[in-house]
Amino acid sequence: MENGALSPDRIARIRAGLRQWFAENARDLPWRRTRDPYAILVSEVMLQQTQVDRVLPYYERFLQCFPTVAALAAAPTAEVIRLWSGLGYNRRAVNLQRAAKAVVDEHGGEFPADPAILRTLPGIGAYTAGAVAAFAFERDVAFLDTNMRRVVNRVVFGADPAPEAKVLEAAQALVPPGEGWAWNQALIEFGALQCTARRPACVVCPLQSECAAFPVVQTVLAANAKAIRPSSSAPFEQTSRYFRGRIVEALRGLPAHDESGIDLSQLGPQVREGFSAADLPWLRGLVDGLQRDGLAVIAEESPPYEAGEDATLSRTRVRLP
DNA sequence: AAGCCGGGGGC
DNA sequence: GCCCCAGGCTT
Repeated sequence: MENGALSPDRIARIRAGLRQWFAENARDLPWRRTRDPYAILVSEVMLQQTQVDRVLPYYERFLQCFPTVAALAAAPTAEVIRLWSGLGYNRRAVNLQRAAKAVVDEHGGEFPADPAILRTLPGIGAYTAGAVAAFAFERDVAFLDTNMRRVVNRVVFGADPAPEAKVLEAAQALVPPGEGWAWNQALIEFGALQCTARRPACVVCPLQSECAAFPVVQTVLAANAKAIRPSSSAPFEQTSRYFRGRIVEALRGLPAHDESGIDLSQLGPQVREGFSAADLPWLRGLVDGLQRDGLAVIAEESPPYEAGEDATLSRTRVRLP
């Protein structure tokens, strides 16, 4: 079974098993009640590396504030970033608005249905392009997120990772013509609820007799759990990734509609315990990175007088875009 | 191919 | 404490 021989009969059995399972186990999620490509895109971007339960309140709030792609495109970027507070991966907020602007400016305000064109929008990769095509336009496309990749890999190829291209090829062969929406939803749901990474529920699995991984998956998972990991680097609380989040959160706290920003010397203590003037170059470096990502703006570069480097840095002002 | 990018929840 | 999670982008 290592090459995942997908005979027509086997495809039919896998389809039937998963269809039935989805009919009985599908959650009622808000983005499954719409075909609005804008709403679908919002949900998919929020769901990147983020669990369903945490996305739910953000999704509702975001669509309430920005109900249409035109509304999002026209909004102040600072407001978009503020609404994202707590979701993480803040660049997603910036890219989501950039994508909205591209739809308005380059596609006449209408979302393209072709995954290849969707793929050109900022923040939309292979997965999200396929997801919008399938979930908004009901196209029979195949695409892989971590859930779908795991499910197809296990069922068709077994417990060990197969090449991405092979898994995608198998996923494509499995999509039932005319059922692109339901099939892909089912694959994701199955991976999230049944065929999970740590504890797949093989004992009660409807695909047990079809699954290439079933005979060995428990053994492989146990071996992986014991495997020694590289581990132990700097504590997360002193990584730049952590401080970037702190900086953006501090900028969110500045009064809206005030573009004067905040001094680096005032920002520093809000971000790092024991912050001193010696840390100004370090802080400036992080802010530069955030500006490159569209998450911050340096509002005032040069002071009105000649001064030392520290004075220049301390008078540099920062705000949300 | 590898590193970077936030944050919360499960175990 | 460690791992996982509806990924995408840069180098």
